[in-house]
Amino acid sequence: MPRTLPEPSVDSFDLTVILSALADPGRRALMTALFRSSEPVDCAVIVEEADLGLSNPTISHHYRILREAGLIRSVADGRKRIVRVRREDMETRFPGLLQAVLGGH
Amino acid sequence: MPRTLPEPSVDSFDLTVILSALADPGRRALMTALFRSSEPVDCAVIVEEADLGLSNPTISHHYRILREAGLIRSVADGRKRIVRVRREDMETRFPGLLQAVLGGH
DNA sequence: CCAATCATTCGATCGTTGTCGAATTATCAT
DNA sequence: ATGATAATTCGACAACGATCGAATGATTGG
Repeated sequence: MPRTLPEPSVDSFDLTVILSALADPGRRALMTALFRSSEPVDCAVIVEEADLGLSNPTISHHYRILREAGLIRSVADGRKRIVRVRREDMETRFPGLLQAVLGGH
Repeated sequence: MPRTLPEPSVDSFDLTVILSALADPGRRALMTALFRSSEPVDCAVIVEEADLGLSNPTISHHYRILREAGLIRSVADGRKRIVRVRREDMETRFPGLLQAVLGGH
């Protein structure tokens, strides 16, 4: 049942797109929350943790940006979305980047 | 004689500002060229190396963004500007970030 | 089937940003 | 002084991006 939403292959990762995605504070808050748990998580839980004051359309938009940048994988399971950080893929292409951006505090 | 242009203190570094600065391909090209030489360099030389197809006002603008983000130090010496990466300061606040962004290619 | 739920898409707004040409400033060399 | 050189500032413009409310889509539970 669950289908993985469209995402870029590791080879087509684009540093400009990735850094633009990470440059937004809201998206970085989502990523930081996601980065803490290495397990796939219900995206709504992450939204609660991050506690941004943003509307649903905006949150959805941010998740899309993160996904299309290759930072996260998003799996549609029923009405829910299960998300996780693409750690290994990121590590392959840009080693140390996620740690440097999200690791500190 | 030479005067250092205004720049943020290490304490006031802002990751959003830094990532936004690094998200632009042109600025990243400048940074990559700068990152290679650890010595202060005439900024015009870097511009040649980077070989962007941009006007002088735009280059100047990009240098300003990098400086105001805390990524580079810019010293006015006569008509020239001597620039260098603020490696240690960046390493203090965001260890591994510059390496992750500029190191690979 | 119907209603509730979770997420996305659409359309609009509005601030931000990259870019340039022209004008300006500052400095150096003659 | 005068003119040449390096860089910045200014004013403009187009493109982009973050945001929202409303509408739509998809799925689950009764």
